[in-house]
Amino acid sequence: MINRVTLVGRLGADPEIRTLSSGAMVAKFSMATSESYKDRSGEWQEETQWHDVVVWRNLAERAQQYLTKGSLVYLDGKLTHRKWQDKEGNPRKTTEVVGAFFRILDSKRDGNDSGDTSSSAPAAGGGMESEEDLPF
Amino acid sequence: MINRVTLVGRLGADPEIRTLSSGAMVAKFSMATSESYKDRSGEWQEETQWHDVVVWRNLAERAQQYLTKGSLVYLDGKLTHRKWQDKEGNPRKTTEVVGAFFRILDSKRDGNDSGDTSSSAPAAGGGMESEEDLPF
Amino acid sequence: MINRVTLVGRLGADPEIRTLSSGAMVAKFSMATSESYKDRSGEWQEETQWHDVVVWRNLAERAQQYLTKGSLVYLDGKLTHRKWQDKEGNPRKTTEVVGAFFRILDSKRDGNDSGDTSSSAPAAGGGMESEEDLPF
Amino acid sequence: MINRVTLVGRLGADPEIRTLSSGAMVAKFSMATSESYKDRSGEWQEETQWHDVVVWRNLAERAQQYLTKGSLVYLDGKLTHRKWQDKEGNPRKTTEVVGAFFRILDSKRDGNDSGDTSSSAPAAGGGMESEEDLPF
DNA sequence: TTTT
DNA sequence: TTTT
Repeated sequence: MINRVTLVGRLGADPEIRTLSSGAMVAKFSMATSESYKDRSGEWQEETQWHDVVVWRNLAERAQQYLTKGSLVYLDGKLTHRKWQDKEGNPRKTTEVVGAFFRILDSKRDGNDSGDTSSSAPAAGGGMESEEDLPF
Repeated sequence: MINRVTLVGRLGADPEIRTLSSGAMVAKFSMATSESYKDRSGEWQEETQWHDVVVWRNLAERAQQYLTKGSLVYLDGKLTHRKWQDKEGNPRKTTEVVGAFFRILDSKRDGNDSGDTSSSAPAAGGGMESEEDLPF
Repeated sequence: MINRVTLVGRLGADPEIRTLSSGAMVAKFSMATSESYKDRSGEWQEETQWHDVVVWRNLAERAQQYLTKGSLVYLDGKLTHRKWQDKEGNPRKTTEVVGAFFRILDSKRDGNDSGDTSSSAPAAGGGMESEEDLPF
Repeated sequence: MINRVTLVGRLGADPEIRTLSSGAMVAKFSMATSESYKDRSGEWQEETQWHDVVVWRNLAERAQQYLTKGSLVYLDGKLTHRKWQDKEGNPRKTTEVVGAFFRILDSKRDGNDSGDTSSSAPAAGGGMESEEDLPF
């Protein structure tokens, strides 16, 4: 069976990092993918989907180091669904993309950095491309 | 931005078909993807994810014709999220894979058909492969 | 940078296996992907592409064990190009898909086996799904 | 059968454009994908693959308008192989990725444009995202 | 060279 | 809720 999600989009906020009692690091963030299309009346519409993403261990460390609000990221992983109960005992369902690989395509330019930081992204993102991390 | 989901899995039930007042046909079904792995104690575990899938128009017609409970299907599409309210007014979120393409890899063998029905699947699935339907 | 190839197709022949002096095992095989389309005159045409595939180490072992001529396989990997010289010293170029993951979708039914052998494929292919082999 | 290639990489040169006698436009360009890995001695190595890409019709027009040497592009398509004969009558084989969709991730910054042009890329690339062009 |  |  195959379960693969590929996203290219931007982070809506900095990743939230947690370290579990086991020592494993987790990073969560949400990524927007936008799509433009012409509606029936010929107007351009934009539709944005926000995806919840989770990454573990060394990917989490790299998310912490390199990803910030606005980063443009290529990510692939798998689509997972979890059921849980809220405080009122209502059943809830959460869908997350569990990332297996990501790569920064540009980093968000902040106010202090007027230049094009995308040139530094490959170096940063390059840190991801050790043999262990790559699916191939 | 890129938003692509690729699944190979089995249908949990026959597709549910609806025709909207606009005449557009919709088919919904859920697909299971299973993954096996060894847990810490060395035992094999299987983890199944159930994905809600929606397909429109000619894909819906083909889903109606060719897909049944148990069909093994290759599907790709995009990941979408919708918010809505239940009867109590509680906010709910639904995640669906909107299919852009699918192909039957084998059809479920039913009781009357002791033989290998996968031979008929390519012919059936073959109906999908006109130039219009294929992304390429 | 991303370089990913996804194929679902059939093997044209049994894999060829080699063990290098280093002890690393390599398997090579070619996979056909066929596409049907209507040409301008409305006739159905079929176009087949033959892809050279190479897999290494445990994937090669599994290719040897489970893949045979006619097997229907899901495979993903990366697209690679090599230059070399033939005996006459002419420059040659070879393109291969280096597989990172594969999964048998059905095995070829041979003459002795009139039944549906696809039922055995998942068990066989299931051997692939240890945590180490899966990209996720 | 599935035959899909996904690349994120940079153009090695401006696209070459041709218009066939039929009026159909074709654009050809080559895209580099690089991968870094540590070799046995612990040194970082970089390996670059150059892929020949062909796009047709409106994709070719957009390639002409928006792609230049150095552009970072997401592209997907299918892997094709053609046989032909060179002038000496020797058999030759050419492998090309026939693009079905592409999207500019940043455009090459030229000398006159000291700023970050990636901000304009979405607008440019946005032209691609009409419903007709997108596989979904 | 596969398969339907 | 599938399948092996």
